[in-house]
Amino acid sequence: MEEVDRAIVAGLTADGRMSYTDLAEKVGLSVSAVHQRVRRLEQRGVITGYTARVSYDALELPLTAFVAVRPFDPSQPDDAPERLAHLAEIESCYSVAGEDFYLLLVRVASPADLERVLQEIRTSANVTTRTTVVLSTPYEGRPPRISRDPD
Amino acid sequence: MEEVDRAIVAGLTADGRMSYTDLAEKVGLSVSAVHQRVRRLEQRGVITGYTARVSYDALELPLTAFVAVRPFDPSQPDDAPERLAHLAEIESCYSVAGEDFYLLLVRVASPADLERVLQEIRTSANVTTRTTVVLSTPYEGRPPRISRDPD
DNA sequence: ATTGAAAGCTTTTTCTT
DNA sequence: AAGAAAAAGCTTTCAAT
Repeated sequence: MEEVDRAIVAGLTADGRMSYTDLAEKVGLSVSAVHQRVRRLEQRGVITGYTARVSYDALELPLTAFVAVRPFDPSQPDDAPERLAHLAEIESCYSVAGEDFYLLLVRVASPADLERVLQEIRTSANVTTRTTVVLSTPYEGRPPRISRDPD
Repeated sequence: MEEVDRAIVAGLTADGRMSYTDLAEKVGLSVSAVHQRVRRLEQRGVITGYTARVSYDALELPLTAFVAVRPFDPSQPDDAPERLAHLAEIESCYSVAGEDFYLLLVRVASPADLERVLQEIRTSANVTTRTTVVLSTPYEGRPPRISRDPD
């Protein structure tokens, strides 16, 4: 990926609503050239979308937990991610190496809600769970280092 | 939080670059009313920013890992998050309940890079690490359910 | 691949209810 | 809080290089 594209991606991860005008100034190209490059980055799947970042506390989802999941019966076909996808409380699902099969990131309003979601996870996917409660989040979702240069 | 504000947040988490014109239509208010509400949501810290979502594979960071961290010497003051903040490979840092103190989400280019980052984590923060490699990501960063209504 | 220019929208501000 | 309107600014497309 070219340097200009990296600069564009860096700009849009730092401010997803930055205008093409500002981006163009930042990367030193004309507005229309930047516009075309952004379209290409989107089409190539380098940029996959745009979102607002939110405060989960403000949205009344103050309790975050990691839920490690493994099949109750490891001989059964493993389709846990699809079986769990309907649970809106699961923000992310990672397939992992190690003793657990999946690691889920869950956001809920209360311990009672967490209990309910854990039950739903177990019954939906025939799995056992091991839950790690998040106490605080020093930082989260920092943008990646986009240039390839040395540290 | 009011229903209109929830609809606005839902719109902007689904598409962070949605125009105020489209948002206004979606929530059934005038453009300037929506604009004012978005500004308020930003000022109140409900919306904390906007970002582009990216493909980590395309950005040449195809290896994701969770790194559980605990102090080498638990009697020392614990300021691991600040000591680790300079490592750009750490996307997120969660303080967790349980035997580990922190859970880090790390993105790197290669196993060799992961090895280097783990060494940097251990020496920067005087901690031991236990690493879980992510094999694939069925889904990640799904928007939260924003309305408070029953399932 | 990049540019500049034109048309059409969007954002932002101000004023009014 | 919400709306309307106007000015400024931005996006998008197109023809040219």
